[in-house]
Amino acid sequence: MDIFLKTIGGLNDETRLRIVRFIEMHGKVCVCDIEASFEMIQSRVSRHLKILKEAGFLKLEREGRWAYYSIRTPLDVFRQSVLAELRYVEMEIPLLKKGCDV
Amino acid sequence: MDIFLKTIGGLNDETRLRIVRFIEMHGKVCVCDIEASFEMIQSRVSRHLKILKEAGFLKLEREGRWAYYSIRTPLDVFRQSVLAELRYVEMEIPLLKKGCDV
DNA sequence: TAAATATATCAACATATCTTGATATATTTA
DNA sequence: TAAATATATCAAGATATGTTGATATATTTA
Repeated sequence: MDIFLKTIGGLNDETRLRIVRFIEMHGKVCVCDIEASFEMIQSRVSRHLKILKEAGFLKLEREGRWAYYSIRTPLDVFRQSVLAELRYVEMEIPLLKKGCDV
Repeated sequence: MDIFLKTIGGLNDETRLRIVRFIEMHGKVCVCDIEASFEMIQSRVSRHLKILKEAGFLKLEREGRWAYYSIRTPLDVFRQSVLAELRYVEMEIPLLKKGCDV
């Protein structure tokens, strides 16, 4: 029950749905690129990424000073069906904008 | 986006998940039976049923002074996959207890 | 038609979640 | 090693959601 509710809770926010779609479209992105692309402050982005990760949708890979998030693989059937449904949902996805210095 | 979020929001509550499963198991049930089975006050049950209905999971049929709720049919593929997933979620479902006088 | 029953809705309070700015931690570069 | 960069976390305030008791509405029964 708790895991299911955490999965659902992770989806229960417009910002997070847009971030998931953005990551699905662009593959592996670092926090500062999401920050720049969405024009959101860093703590807000970081928080949403954490929630999506704990909801089982994202995986995190650290490389140097960067943290890269991508869609978790393999993904179970249910979360896959959520992502599939999400592709039909109209939402505004920003263009990828590099936000890191180097 | 709004419809998807309403669907997800409808699922984002333990009580509602239990009610959905209860209705799925028992077919067509009236509000007072849910009230009695879950031992919850009437306004609470009524509110959750309304949310589940607006989230697209339940349909309502009025008969006399009773309001019967059941799983909406036909149900789209996504909501079906939610219900399918929900069947694997561990949760306590009460026995059906008649709560209406007649 | 009055009383009883079933359900819906409202207002107030409690609880949870989101946003923000500040601060902490870790890595890289000078 | 100090400064800069990238990210995470915390605390406080704002907003949303859940629970409850009271009230409203509709149907049935006496």
